Amino acid sequence: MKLGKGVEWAVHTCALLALLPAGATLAAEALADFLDVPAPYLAKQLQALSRAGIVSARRGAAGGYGLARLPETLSLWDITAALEGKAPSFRCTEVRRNGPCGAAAAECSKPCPIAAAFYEAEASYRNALARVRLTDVIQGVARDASAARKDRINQWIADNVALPT
Amino acid sequence: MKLGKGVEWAVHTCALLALLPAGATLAAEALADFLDVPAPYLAKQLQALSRAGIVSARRGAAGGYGLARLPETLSLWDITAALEGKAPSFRCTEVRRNGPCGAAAAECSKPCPIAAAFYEAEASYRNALARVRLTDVIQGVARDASAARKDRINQWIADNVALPT
DNA sequence: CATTTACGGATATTTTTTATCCGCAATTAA
DNA sequence: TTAATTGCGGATAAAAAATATCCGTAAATG
Repeated sequence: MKLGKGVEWAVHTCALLALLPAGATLAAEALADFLDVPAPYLAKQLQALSRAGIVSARRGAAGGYGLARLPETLSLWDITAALEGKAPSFRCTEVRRNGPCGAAAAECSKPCPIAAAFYEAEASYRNALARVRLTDVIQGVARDASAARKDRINQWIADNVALPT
Repeated sequence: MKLGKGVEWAVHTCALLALLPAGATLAAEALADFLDVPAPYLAKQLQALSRAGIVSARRGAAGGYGLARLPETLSLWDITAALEGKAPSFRCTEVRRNGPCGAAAAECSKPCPIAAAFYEAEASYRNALARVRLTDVIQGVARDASAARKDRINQWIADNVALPT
């Protein structure tokens, strides 16, 4: 039971994009440079975020990615679901129907209680992630960062941002 | 983010073993037959459960597996952790240290707030599974099963169980 | 029109999951 | 003691998924 590393990258990416002025963008290449992760693979994650409506993409010269939603309306679950999908991690193969003592169809009108218990646990997980907004993440990161680092980040943004026309 | 199918098998297995008389066992082969799953692979899962102290193994003729704990002291989390490990599913690679604006070591005394949020969500998941005891699972399964199916199961157990000497 | 950049698809590599097999050790019953 | 049975651990292999890269195309800019 593992999450792809794209999730970590995507959260950092969104936290960075939230710092941009409205309408401004950062190119995928620049984002990969900022995070120091493989550019073509990050590009794939960005495309998934774009399809999910979490970031907005602008093509062409001076194009790139920006946040498509207000940071307070974007949760860690939104980002996770965009990259990992919403399928449950517990896969019920209806083992209860198997074997010499398998249940008949009529006995399976309710979901298997085992699967139901796992689905409920996953709902707890999902809700916990849904309660964490991007604004919370940004606050946490800002609390740990030195003033010098914040300055460097602002400078880097100024050097790499593509401003709206 | 997926759970191995061994988890499903293992829960069904434990639920079945809980029905055995004290000290009695079922061979791995018989269990695979009951669940209709690949015997050598189920055997691997059983070995892991044995190492975790969830089932007790007895070798030799008339050997097999029995539950090592009382069903009310065994949770779905115990079984899941035995097979999947306790490592978090979110893997923090300390991206915050990366790139041109990476955080200095001194800024990373606290865990990354992103990772912390995921770890907390996983704790919710874990706790939800830990609250479900094997007795609860058995009750749920029994509620759905017809009287005829329960009879067949008891008969099958009688035909396959290895009684203690 | 030339340049830049995201998009989608195809492809390759690595890792994980799923699955099988075998020799050994342990246990029991004859 | 012997023979049969059964779990254990390691090695191996096949299948699937995650990770990573590349390229042609479309779109936007100047």
